Amino acid sequence: MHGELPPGQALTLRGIGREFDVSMTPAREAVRRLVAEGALQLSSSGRVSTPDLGPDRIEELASIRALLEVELASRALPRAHFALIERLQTINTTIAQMVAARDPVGYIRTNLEFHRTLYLRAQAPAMLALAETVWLQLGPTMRDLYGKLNRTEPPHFHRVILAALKAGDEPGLRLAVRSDVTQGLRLLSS
Amino acid sequence: MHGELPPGQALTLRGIGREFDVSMTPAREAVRRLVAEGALQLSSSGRVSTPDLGPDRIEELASIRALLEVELASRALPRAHFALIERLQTINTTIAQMVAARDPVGYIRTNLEFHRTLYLRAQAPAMLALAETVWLQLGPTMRDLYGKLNRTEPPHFHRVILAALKAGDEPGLRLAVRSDVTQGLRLLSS
DNA sequence: GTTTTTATTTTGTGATCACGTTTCTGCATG
DNA sequence: CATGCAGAAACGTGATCACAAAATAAAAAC
Repeated sequence: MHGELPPGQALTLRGIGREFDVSMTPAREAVRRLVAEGALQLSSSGRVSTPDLGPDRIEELASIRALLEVELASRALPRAHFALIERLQTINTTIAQMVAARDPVGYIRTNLEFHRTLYLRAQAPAMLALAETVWLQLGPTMRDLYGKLNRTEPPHFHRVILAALKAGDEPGLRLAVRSDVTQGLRLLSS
Repeated sequence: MHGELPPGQALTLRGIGREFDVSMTPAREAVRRLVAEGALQLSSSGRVSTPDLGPDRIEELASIRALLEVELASRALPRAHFALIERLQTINTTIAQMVAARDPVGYIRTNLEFHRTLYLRAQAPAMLALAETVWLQLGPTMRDLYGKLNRTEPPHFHRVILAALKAGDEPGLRLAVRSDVTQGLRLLSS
């Protein structure tokens, strides 16, 4: 989810077990779960690897993110008090630090934390779980994306999101979230 | 997914293995996968059972269905030729037979087949997979729902969906799908 | 030097087992 | 009749093993 692995990275059950000092059995269960969630791909021969998504699939996942996260943000809006907005601003400064440190994994992790913190207020656990499933599928791709666009500052639309939250502007919030989510991914799919 | 198990039904790895003539290992993997997809619940002690959803969760899942399936139907509309509509009508008559035979599992399965057949035309595999994940979570609940509303005829909104498809009426289609998906579930959550 | 063939190693799968925990059952106690 | 308690049964977990399939490395042929 955080882009620690590049797209198409192959994994083995024995290797995972060795890495975490367990036998094959727990490694197998973890892999099975991640495959079910789309975080890993299972080849016809049972081999497992990180997904290497094509442009069309990336665009579809971006659409799904837009669909779900716009709704989540919209539901969170009425419950977004000042303490939450302040916390989001803090996370945003952390994102800036990650950009300065050129830490892709930290950047992705903190960026997702920004979104999750907002969506938690929506009181819609199943919807949030679905969104996180999509994040999981996009993890390795986002890592590639980070390398390609060479950021120098935190995402612009985060500030727009914060402004819309403060103003209680629902249409503005929906548009800002949709833009933030679509922005980078659309670049990568062309 | 098809409502073969009631909500809250407990399952054991050894029992599943016996039922399908395999050892615990494949049963465990299947259960792990289904848990990851939300089809089964895992208790704190590792016991597994069918989910018994409360009203709020049911309503949330209905919202998600509306969100995803309205989009899927909308994307399928431009590609929905006559052969597809005819096939949907055939499925609809099968649903009528299931109602007449008072077969809950057959009813649910055929009803979902109606939706899946339409959504397959949307060319959005990831979105369809997410929708099916939701269906999986609602399976046992839908079984209960069938028992409570005692159908005498196939769902009314299916005919509305077919009419909107023929007319190429996108707003009408969106509303019809939303209504069909929300209809019964909202009854059960009150 | 390139391609094909053959060994060798590595991999996933399913089965089985031992262990600690939880759940259930039946009986005694209040 | 209800309640608590001890024994027994059943459960999930992690580890290990044998086996077949697949991938890789090495050797042979052209």
